[in-house]
Amino acid sequence: MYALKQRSLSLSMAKLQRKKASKKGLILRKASAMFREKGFAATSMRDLAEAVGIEAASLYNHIRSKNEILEAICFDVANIFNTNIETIESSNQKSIVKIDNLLRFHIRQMIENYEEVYVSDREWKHLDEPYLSNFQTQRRNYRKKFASIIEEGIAKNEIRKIDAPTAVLIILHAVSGIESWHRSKAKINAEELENNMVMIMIDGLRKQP
Amino acid sequence: MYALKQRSLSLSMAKLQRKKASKKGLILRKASAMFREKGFAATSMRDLAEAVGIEAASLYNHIRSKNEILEAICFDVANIFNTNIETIESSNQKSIVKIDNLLRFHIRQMIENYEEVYVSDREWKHLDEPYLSNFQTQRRNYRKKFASIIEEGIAKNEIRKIDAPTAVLIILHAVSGIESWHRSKAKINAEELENNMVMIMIDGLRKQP
DNA sequence: CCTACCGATCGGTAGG
DNA sequence: CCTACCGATCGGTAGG
Repeated sequence: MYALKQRSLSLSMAKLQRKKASKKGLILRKASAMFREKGFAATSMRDLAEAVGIEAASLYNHIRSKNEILEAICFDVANIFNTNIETIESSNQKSIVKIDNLLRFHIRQMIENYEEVYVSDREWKHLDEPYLSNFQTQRRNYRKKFASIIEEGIAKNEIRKIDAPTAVLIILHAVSGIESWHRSKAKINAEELENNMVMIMIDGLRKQP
Repeated sequence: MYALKQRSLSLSMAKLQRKKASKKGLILRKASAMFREKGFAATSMRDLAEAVGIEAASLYNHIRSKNEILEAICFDVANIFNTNIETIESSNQKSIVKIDNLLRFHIRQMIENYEEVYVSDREWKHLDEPYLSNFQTQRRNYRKKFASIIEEGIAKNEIRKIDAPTAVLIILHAVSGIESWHRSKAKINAEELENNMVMIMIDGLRKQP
């Protein structure tokens, strides 16, 4: 049992290493950075090739098309968030704690996995069918799950009586504001940012008398 | 005095009418809709011309370049928000009321002037110099003013002790989430949306015991 | 406002 | 992984 766990652990480590070290991994990372900076449509395969250090034509030995890169980024990110919300959903915590956890997970992903998460959030419109519909469905389902957790909190009297989809919309978009934090020169540190964001979203701006 | 007011009112009405009815006005409105839907880079002048109902070459009798359209949209929106924040800044209201007013103004603009506001918020990166730097500066100054109002509220004990720039970032991005509301089929009405958003931002998600 | 057209650049392929 | 190249499309102009 122990040996098995060790083995599968080192296997997945090797897999991660391979992905990180591989040329395809490099292409994906450079593409994320460029799609975030200039947008998917404004990034040319020649720009990308230059960043990777090869000719444009050589990119096609590692990827099938420009759109396949975007697909890889978007669905990677979608999987990360889907896996997390399922774990939180099935936990036995109070609703307010579930929301706190979800919120912090979003914040950390936006800090640590910035380029990919940002691209997935802002550039998915450029996905081709059938990926576009698939992605939109996943997105809709994710938000429904999130809203359900909030509804549950309202029912249990832990959360204020608000429109749950509106709360989800605010939370998700507020988190994407971390983009401005990344850009700003006089950054507060990541921990302070996280705690400030959580405090504002959970308890609001107004000071209680 | 009364006659003067009447006259300038009808003059500006005529001006608005002219702008709305003119071909350039039409081009700007169609461009806003398409830039929002597909992004600036992915919208071609041929697409735009078709939406307007003329040939691509004919667009250039009304506008100088594709980028000039984006400039018109972005700076129009910037002016609207700058004018408003200056009015609010110099009013003698409590800080929490100023913030409430600012927030509601953003929400209403995002509902009533959706295409332009959205494009200005998401596509300004494609502005050319010197417009790009100019726009970024205006944006930075706007956020500083907004943060100052929050700082003022913290000093007066009306607002919780939070990092003001983080609060600004949350508010501005949360409001841009109205995009999801526009997209959604089962919309709550605009008034409910506004009140829910304000309640969540000002008083938070957690129900007070 | 149109027809006709420009050079530049795009994503992608053939062949080695 | 490169050289050489494809057809398509881009923003924009000339001339009427």
